[in-house]
Amino acid sequence: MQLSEQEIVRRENLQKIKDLGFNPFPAEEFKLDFRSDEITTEQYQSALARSLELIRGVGPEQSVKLMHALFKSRGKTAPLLADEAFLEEVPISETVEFADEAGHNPVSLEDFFAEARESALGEYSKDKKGAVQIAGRFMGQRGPFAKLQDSYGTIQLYIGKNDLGDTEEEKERYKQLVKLLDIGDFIGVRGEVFATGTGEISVHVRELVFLGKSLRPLPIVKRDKEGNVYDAFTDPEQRYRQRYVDLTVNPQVREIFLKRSRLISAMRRFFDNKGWLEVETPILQPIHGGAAARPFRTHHNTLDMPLYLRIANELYLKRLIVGGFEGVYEIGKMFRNEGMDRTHNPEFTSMEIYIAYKDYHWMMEMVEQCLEYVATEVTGNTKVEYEGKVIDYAGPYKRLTMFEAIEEYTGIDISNMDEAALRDVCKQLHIEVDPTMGKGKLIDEIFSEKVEDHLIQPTYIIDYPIEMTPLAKKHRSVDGLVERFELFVNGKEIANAYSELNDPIDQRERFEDQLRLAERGDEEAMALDEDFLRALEYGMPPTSGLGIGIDRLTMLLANQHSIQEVLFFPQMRPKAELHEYPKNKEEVSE
RNA sequence: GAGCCCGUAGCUCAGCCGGCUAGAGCACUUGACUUUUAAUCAAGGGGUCCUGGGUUCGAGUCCCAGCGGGCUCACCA
Repeated sequence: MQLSEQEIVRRENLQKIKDLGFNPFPAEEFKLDFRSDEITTEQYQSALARSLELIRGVGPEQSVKLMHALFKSRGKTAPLLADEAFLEEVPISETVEFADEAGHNPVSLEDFFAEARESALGEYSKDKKGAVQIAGRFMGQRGPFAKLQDSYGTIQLYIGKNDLGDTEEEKERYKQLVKLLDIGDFIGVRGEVFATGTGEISVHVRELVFLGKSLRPLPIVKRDKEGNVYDAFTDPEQRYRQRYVDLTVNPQVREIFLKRSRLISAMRRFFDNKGWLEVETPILQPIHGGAAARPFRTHHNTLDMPLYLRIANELYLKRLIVGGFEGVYEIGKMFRNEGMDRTHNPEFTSMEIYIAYKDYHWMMEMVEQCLEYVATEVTGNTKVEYEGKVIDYAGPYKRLTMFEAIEEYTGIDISNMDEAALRDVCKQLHIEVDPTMGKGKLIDEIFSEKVEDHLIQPTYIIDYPIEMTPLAKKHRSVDGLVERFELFVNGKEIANAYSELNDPIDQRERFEDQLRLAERGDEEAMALDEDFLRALEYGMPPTSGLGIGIDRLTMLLANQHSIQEVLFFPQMRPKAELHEYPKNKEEVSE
C-alpha cells in the first residue's frame, strides 16, 4: 500500500506516542459523565447564577448583572446573555455598588465571581467535584484551544502548557503527547467547565487519556459564524463509499439518520401501543410472492435448490393472521433486482402490517393517525417542508377514486371502458403502450403519467382495477374494482393497502389470471403460491393490510431528495483497487 | 438500458485556442507565538492530471475505448 506523506507522518506520530510510554489503543473503558451537548452556555450560566444566589444571597437577576459587570470590567462583551441591550442598561458602577450592598463580605468583583464559579462547578459536575469527563475526536487546535467532537456535537478544550502531569517529567511527557495529537485522534479528558474571555464554553483540561490513533487524515470542513462552509466534503461517491468520513465531518448527515431512527422507533411505538405484534418472516423464499418485481436468485447448497431474496413478505404475514394473530407487523428489508436511481436501491426497508377484522377504510384512518404521530415525533410538527413545499401530515387526507383522479386531471371518464377503448385514450394522451399490457396496466399508465405529479399533499387514491391487484378483495359495491388504496405524497407513492382477499377460490383464480399475464410476457406477474392458498383454505378473517416505504417516508420527513441520502450504505459498484473479488462467479452464487 | 456532464495533491477547486519544471486555499512538515473561534507569521514537502491507446515536434488539455460517478429519462417501491 502506497502511503501518502500525511499518512506516514501519522504513523510516525503513533510510534512517538508509544515511545513516550502511552498506549495509542488502550483497552480500558473510559468513563463518560457528560456529552458535549450537555455542556452548554445556558447550563453553565444557570449554575453560576444559582451559586451566586447560594453564596451571597443575591437574587438571580442581580447575579446575572454581576456577571455582566465582571465581563465589562475586563473590557469584554459578556457572553452569557444574548440580550446585549439589557447590558447597556446596567452601568458598571451601579452593579459594583450593588455588589457592595449585597456583598456581606466585601470583596473585589473578580474574587466574588471566582468564588461563585468555584461553587458553580461543584454544582455543575455530576460528581460534585468540579470536573466533567468527556471523550471524542480531537478536531484541531489553535494555541491552547482545541476542539473535541463526540457523538453529540463539539466542545472546546483549553489545554494549558503546564496543566497536565504532576512532576516535571510527566509535564514534559504530556506536552509531547499534545504536540503529537492529529485531527481525528480519540482522546478522553477531564477538567472543569468555564467560559473563555470571548465567552465560549470550554473545558479546562486537567487530565488527558489517549484513546485511539487516527492514521488517515480526515477532510477538514470549516464553518464560520454565519454558517458558511469552507472546503466541504461533498462528493456523493466519496460520501457514500466512506460514510464514516461523511458522518464524522458532516453533522447535517448525522441528523438525517437520527431522523430515520426516530421515524422507525416512533412507528414501532405506535403499533406496539395498539398491542400489535412485531414479527420476522423469511428473507430467503422458495417462491417470491406478494409483489410484482424481479427477484434476486440464490442457491442453497444442502437443499440444492434455488431460493429468492424476498420481494415482499405479504404472503407470510397473512399466514400469521390465518394462524390467529390479530395484528402483526414487520419492518425489514426487501430486495428487488431492478434499476437503481435516486429513488431506488436494490434493498430497501418496508413496513408491512396486517390487522384482522378491519377493512381499508379503517386502515386509512389508522394511517392518518400513524403518520401524524410519526411526523410530530420526527420533526416536532405535522407540517414538514419538502423541496420548498409545506406538506401537512395531519389527517384526514383527501380521498379520490382511481377513476375520479383520472377524470379530474384528464377530463376523461374511463370507468366503463374496455381494453381497446383504453388503448385509444392512451394514444390520445400520447402515452406509450405495448401489447403485453392488460387493462389494469393501461389504467396504471394513464394514472402515473397524468395524475401522480399533482398529488402533493397526502392523498389517498382508492378503488383500483382488479387486474393490477391480485391480492386484494373485490370491491363491495363496484364491479371490476378492488378495495385498495395508495397514499401519495409529493407525487410519490408512500403507502399501499388493501382489504385483503381472504376467499381462497377467488385468490386461486386471480393467481391464474397472473399466470396468463406472465404467458403474455409480463415479467412481473405474480407466481402461484400453493401453500399460501392452502392457508387461506383453512380460513382467514377479513383483514386489512398496509405497506409503507420507510426510505421514502424518511426522505420526505428529512427533506432529502435521494434514497442514497437516507441509507447509510447505498449500493454502489465496488472499486477495484480496494477489494479482491472472487474470480469464479459461479462458485460464489452456487 | 438511453442521453448529457464530470474524474487534476488528503479535502475544495483553477488550469484559456495543445506550448517552459502543473497551480491556489485548507490540511501536512519545520521554526516563531500560549493566542482563539473557517483563515497568526515565515519557510518547506506533497501529483499514475481515472486507466489504456491514438493524433502531434509536444497532451492535464484534442480523438477513441474502458472504468467510476453525477444528473435527466425509461422500469420498479
